[in-house]
Amino acid sequence: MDAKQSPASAEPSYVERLRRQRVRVTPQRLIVLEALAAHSGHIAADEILRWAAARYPAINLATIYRTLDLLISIGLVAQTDFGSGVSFFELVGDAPHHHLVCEHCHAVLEVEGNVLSPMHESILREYGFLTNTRHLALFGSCRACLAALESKVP
Amino acid sequence: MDAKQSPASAEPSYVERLRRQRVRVTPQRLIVLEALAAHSGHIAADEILRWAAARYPAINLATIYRTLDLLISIGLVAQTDFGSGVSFFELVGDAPHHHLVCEHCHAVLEVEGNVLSPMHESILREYGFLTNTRHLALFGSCRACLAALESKVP
DNA sequence: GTGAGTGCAAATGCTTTGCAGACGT
DNA sequence: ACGTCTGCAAAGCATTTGCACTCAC
Repeated sequence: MDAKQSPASAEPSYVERLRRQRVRVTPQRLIVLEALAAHSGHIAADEILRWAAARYPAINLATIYRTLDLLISIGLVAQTDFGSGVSFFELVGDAPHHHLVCEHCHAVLEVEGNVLSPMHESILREYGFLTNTRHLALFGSCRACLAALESKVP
Repeated sequence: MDAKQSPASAEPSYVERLRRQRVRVTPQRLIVLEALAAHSGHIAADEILRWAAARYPAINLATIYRTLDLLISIGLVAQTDFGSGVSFFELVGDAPHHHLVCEHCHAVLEVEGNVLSPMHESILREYGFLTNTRHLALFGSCRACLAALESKVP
């Protein structure tokens, strides 16, 4: 739904989208958005802090969290837990994708959204539950670790 | 796979399985296992503490966590994060199932394992990634909240 | 000018750890 | 008896909150 947004421009529309939500446009908020845009895959709060502090040294972690909460509540950002006690954040707006988290080497692969659509459909059909396409991490073993495990237990 | 285990008896095989792993059989460990067996769905560490303290008052949260780590490392227990900063634990041995966590009312539904097998297969085929059947929570909207949302935004 | 937004510091909640004593083998 | 396990208390970590000040509107 709604495919009308400029493909590769990052800066100008954010200001507009914040204004549309009647929230103030502050340098901190724009910088958090830039940090998210720069790491389009996924990024943790303290990584945002490091990134942001490089260009706005006074910025504070509490502000990062408050900003992320705001951006989530207005639908600009999605939050994902990879099971390590740390939350990761990403901009909503790219193609939907999910994360495969390797429990052995902790690598994170990204999966196209449509790989999971048959699952979404059967869960919706059988349980009446609409799975959120943007808040999903699957745990398991990546190809490399799988090979390593098989060579040990043949 | 392997359907050979007594259906409703809980105590004797645990002792054996602990011994087989060369770890000591202590009342604390058995009580944690009993707590897990009693809540076969999923249970958080502090709920285990409450349950265990009722029959072994001296037991300590740190012990619960250490015991859970041990049980996970020997493959008796699985850990799941529902995205709330709290970990949930369950015995490995029941039929595989996953969890549907409603982001609105925080209800947790259980899904049969095979609903997700087409997804497992396509991910294995396309990414060489073997998803862990026992460490999975899907977030989204349950039937009731879905209905409530639709009536607000028709 | 005013209230939303921020920085600072302290608090929170879950989980982990160091150490001395206890208990399973 | 030995070495593992436990209880206790304190630390650790990501995240949240209270409060006074600041800045976007």
